[in-house]
Amino acid sequence: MPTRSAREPERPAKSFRQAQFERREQAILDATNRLLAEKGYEPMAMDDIAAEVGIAKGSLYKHFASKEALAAAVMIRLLRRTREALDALPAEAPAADRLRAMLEWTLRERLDGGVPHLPSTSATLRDALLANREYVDELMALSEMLGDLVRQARSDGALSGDFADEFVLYHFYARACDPTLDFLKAGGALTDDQIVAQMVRAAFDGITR
Amino acid sequence: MPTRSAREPERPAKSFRQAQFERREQAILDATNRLLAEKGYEPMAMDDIAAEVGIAKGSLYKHFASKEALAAAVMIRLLRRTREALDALPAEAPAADRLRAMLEWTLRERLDGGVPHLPSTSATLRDALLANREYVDELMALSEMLGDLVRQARSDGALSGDFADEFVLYHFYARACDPTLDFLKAGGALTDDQIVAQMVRAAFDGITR
DNA sequence: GTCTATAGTCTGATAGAC
DNA sequence: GTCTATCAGACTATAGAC
Repeated sequence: MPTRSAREPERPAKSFRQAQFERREQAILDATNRLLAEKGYEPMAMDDIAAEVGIAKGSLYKHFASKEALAAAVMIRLLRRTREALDALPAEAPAADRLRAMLEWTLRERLDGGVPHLPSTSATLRDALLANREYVDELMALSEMLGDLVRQARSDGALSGDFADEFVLYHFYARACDPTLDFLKAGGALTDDQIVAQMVRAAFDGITR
Repeated sequence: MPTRSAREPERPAKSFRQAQFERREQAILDATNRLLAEKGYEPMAMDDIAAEVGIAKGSLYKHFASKEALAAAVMIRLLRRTREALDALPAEAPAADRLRAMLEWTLRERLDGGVPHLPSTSATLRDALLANREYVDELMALSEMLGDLVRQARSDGALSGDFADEFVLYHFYARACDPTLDFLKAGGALTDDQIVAQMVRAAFDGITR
């Protein structure tokens, strides 16, 4: 019997079945993410997901208890990635610049096709998400971080005085999900870089001279 | 036989039945408008509308061939009212001011609860609307008028130079439907006037100092 | 395969316009 | 009094979660 290499853990290796199971779960999440971005929540049928992954519909329910739970898992993964992107920004940069950078990051993610049409597409999904502890925790953590940036930007004197902090935060979220991006992309008259630049500028500096 | 007064038309007066029919049609449109604004397209069942109006479901189909046709009629009425509001603005005002005024008008309409969650809520509805000649004509007429205002604002030198006209128009539509309004309204921290003022200002002048 | 939801249809009964 | 529009609601068909 050959000795295990140092790379292999002492505890019994995950069984092949187990590894397959986890790979399939990632594949399901990826497919769902793609379909959510493409069609939105309600139009996306569980059959679509099964077909995309290439597994039986019933198998989906071995991984996720319901369509809502599956969508929630996708959204939680997205919030985590967003939070990581925010953490990766240089801490010494002015708060306003970091907010700009986050908006730009999000818009580029969307242009690359990776971001599901926001919960706003479906009241059912929104309610399910707000009932999901893990999702709400992630969302609150992200909102805390963004809220800190807003307050910091204000004390830096970077914001116009009469906007409520609450307003600035909602404004940021709404610009991150702005449908203008999809229309411009579909219109095809502007490059991705132009779309991102104009949207970021409009969000922070307005469109008037 | 008494002579008809001058106020009465020669042709036979509309029968009572006919008048009832038309009143009911308005009631159906009003109820649908309200329900669309409250729940969105798919969650709104025809039974809901019938119940809201207080008529039998079958009677709905005496007025509108389908759920899609009914929703389209509501949206067309909304576009007409919007165009009338635009026509009512003083023609001598600068184009940029008229755009601001239109955005303010729309946001106030939404705060008053009268505007259906945009077509974006449902791909089905969006497709049905785009296949509806009357709707598309109204939408194009409105877009023409707004596009004219944008071009005029640009030649007035009111817009920042590097925004595409196309971008400015989409930006305007997106701000008119901005979910920020609903969040702020639900939050309750700001008055309606504050919400409108901050949103209009953010849309045109940005949030940075 | 089962079950639920809902668009859309149909029918017999009935109120009320004519 | 006659007749027609409307009513209540059963029913069909379909889609989609599970």
